[in-house]
Amino acid sequence: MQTLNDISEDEIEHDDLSIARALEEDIIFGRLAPGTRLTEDTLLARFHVTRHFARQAIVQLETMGIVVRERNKGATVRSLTPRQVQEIYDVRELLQRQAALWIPLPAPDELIAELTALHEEHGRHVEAGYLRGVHETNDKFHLTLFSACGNSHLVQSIELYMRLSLPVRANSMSSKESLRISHEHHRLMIEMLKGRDNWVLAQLCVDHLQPSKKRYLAYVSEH
Amino acid sequence: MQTLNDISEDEIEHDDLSIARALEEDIIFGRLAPGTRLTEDTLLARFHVTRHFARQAIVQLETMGIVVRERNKGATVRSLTPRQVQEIYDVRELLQRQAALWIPLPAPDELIAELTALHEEHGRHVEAGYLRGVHETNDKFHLTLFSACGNSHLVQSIELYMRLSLPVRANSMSSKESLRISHEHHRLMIEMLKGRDNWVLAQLCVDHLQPSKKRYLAYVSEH
DNA sequence: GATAGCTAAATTATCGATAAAACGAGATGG
DNA sequence: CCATCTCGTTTTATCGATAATTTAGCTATC
Repeated sequence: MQTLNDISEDEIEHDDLSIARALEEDIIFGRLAPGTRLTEDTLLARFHVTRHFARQAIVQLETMGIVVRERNKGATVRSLTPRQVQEIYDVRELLQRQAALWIPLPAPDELIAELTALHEEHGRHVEAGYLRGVHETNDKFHLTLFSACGNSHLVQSIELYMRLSLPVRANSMSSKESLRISHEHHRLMIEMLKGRDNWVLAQLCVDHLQPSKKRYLAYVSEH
Repeated sequence: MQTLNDISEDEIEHDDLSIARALEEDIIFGRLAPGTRLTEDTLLARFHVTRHFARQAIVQLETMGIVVRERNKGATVRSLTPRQVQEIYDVRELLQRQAALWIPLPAPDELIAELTALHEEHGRHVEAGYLRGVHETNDKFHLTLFSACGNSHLVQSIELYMRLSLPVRANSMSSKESLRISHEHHRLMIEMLKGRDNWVLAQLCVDHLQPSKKRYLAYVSEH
């Protein structure tokens, strides 16, 4: 496993938000394993910022739920027990199912167009093996989709749980086959948006979550 | 309306968490109206702490969702549009209904005992008109109840939405009659925990939310 | 050989001061 | 009379330094 010290980024100017995003990416791509210690000094050295921003970034990561802090002891990348994974996914399924049910169908053309554009970009990234792009367009696709439910607070909570499940989803990023399946799901979702059956759409949104969850739980149980 | 400057607390030593709690209480009791500006200097003067802690308290309040911050402009107590209230309550209902459905029935005796104790304390505070106690035992009652669902993440989200609806619930704290109704609801919930029908319990938990929501929406629409 | 106590190193928490940004009042020009 | 432009005031953001806490390694003692 790569350590934090091996990664350096000299060129870019960082603020606390961009640091948080960079570390978030490190986690989804498995460069930063759950349980890894995150000291202020390492961040300081890696991002060339003042202690103030390093601290702030850690606080930010804590509220995003991807890091846990203990008083006077610093932060570690959150590691999830299978029990916690199950809990997180139970809530995720609940939220996403309801969001899907609340989307007025058939969806307006602009939404379909926007999602189709994201979908195509996602597909290009998958084929090119450009994981960062895959991750970004994937998240944007889902947030755009669920935003159509009209409840911004629900969408915010969905976003929170997407972040909480980051380490779980990291596994599935590695295989192009699972990315293709995911991509196909997205296509189906767009199709469903043109129809009138919220329940089928909702079921699809829930099913879409299963592969990465199952893969993770299987992985943990055999290690 | 009282302003922030009129409230002072000399005796107590404060850290950022206790400041956050104190302000949270000010909001639920209507001492701090939504939209009120929260400058660092006023907190500084009121709590006799260094700027560092005042800042941290504001950050804390922001992540708790009861304050909104704008860059370079400071924080204001979050004010909710009727639309937002509706959204928040829709999610709250969703979460609490599901939590109720997930509670294994009949509930174990220890849980019943714990809730009964809280219920009695709540009742005493209602009759004594001790609002702080009412609020505290009320929240503790619900968190204890929902914790029985076994999903700590769901409970955390419920807690978040309870905080988001703080200004809404503030209204209902003022009338002893509505507090008594709420108290009676709690008694019914305990009864339901002894039975086997999750759906009735869930419905009760949802109905329990309606009075303060309706009261608030009615209040806003006529002002 | 184990253990309690003691330092030194590492790390986080706190502080006071300064910089930067937003705001508002009054002046200036059209 | 209105718009716009200083410029001082208020308020937030950032910084570097210091204090407090934890950790681990060492030593003395039983």
